[in-house]
Amino acid sequence: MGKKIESSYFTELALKYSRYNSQEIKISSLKNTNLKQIERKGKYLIWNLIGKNDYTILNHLGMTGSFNIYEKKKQLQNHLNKEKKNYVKVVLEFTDESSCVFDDMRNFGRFHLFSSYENLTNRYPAVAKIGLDGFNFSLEDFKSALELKRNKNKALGILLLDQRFVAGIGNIYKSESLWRAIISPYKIAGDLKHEEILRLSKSIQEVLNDAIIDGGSTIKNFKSNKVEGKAQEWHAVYGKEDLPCLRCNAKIKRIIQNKRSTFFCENCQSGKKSR
DNA sequence: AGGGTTCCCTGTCGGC
DNA sequence: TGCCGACAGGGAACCC
Repeated sequence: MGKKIESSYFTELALKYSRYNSQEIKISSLKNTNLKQIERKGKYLIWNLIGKNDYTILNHLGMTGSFNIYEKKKQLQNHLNKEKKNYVKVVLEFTDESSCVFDDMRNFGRFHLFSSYENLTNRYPAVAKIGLDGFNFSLEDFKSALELKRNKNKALGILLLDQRFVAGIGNIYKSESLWRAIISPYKIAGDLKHEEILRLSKSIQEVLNDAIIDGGSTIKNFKSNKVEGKAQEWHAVYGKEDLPCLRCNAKIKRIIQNKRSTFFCENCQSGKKSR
């Protein structure tokens, strides 16, 4: 933080994609601005740059995005020259010789420049509508969110992926949270009993925080389907179709909700199958 | 307005 | 063995 940008560019690879080559602000305009802060909103990162003109960047890692930070120019060169196929999209070099590289294999990530936060949210309204922060939220706020008109009639397996409800949950932790809370993914949000709301609220925050502690390496070492690292060691249901439930030994089931896989134990995660 | 569907993108894997 | 289609994921664009 506080570093001054000496040069900034999208790579040739990045410029092949419209999400990078059609931006209204040139990335080279970041030169001589200072990186003031990076703020997280759900799964988005909002960069604030201050200079002659100020800029706001909307950044999302998508599935496979990652950042590498280097202290020396040489390390940056090594990264860019890697013989192994790389997927560098953005390079930022700072005046103190350090640098930062945004890699994104599957190109689901974002790095979009704006001249103000207002312009950013005009272009991406979803950013302004982000819900509770899944890492830390109060029971009251969770309860109110469950009671919202647009939420109360939805099945939890669907609702948990809605970033306007609780932000930060992805498809893996959706299933894991429900398993820990012992609640069916079919269960309708508005039908939750007080005890269930307590358990779900707790399990969401636990799962996400556990994932950060243990899962950092999983993401970093992400290699297609072969997840390496610690987070996967405690997955109870995700990707475990037909394996025994750790709680009751029944077979884990896989269903599709909104075109997404949901894994759960039909035996112990009881609930109305109304949808 | 709000819900549902399609598309973006690439590596892996199952099936023929 | 080799090719091909299906699949996975988060979220925006698009449709009705």
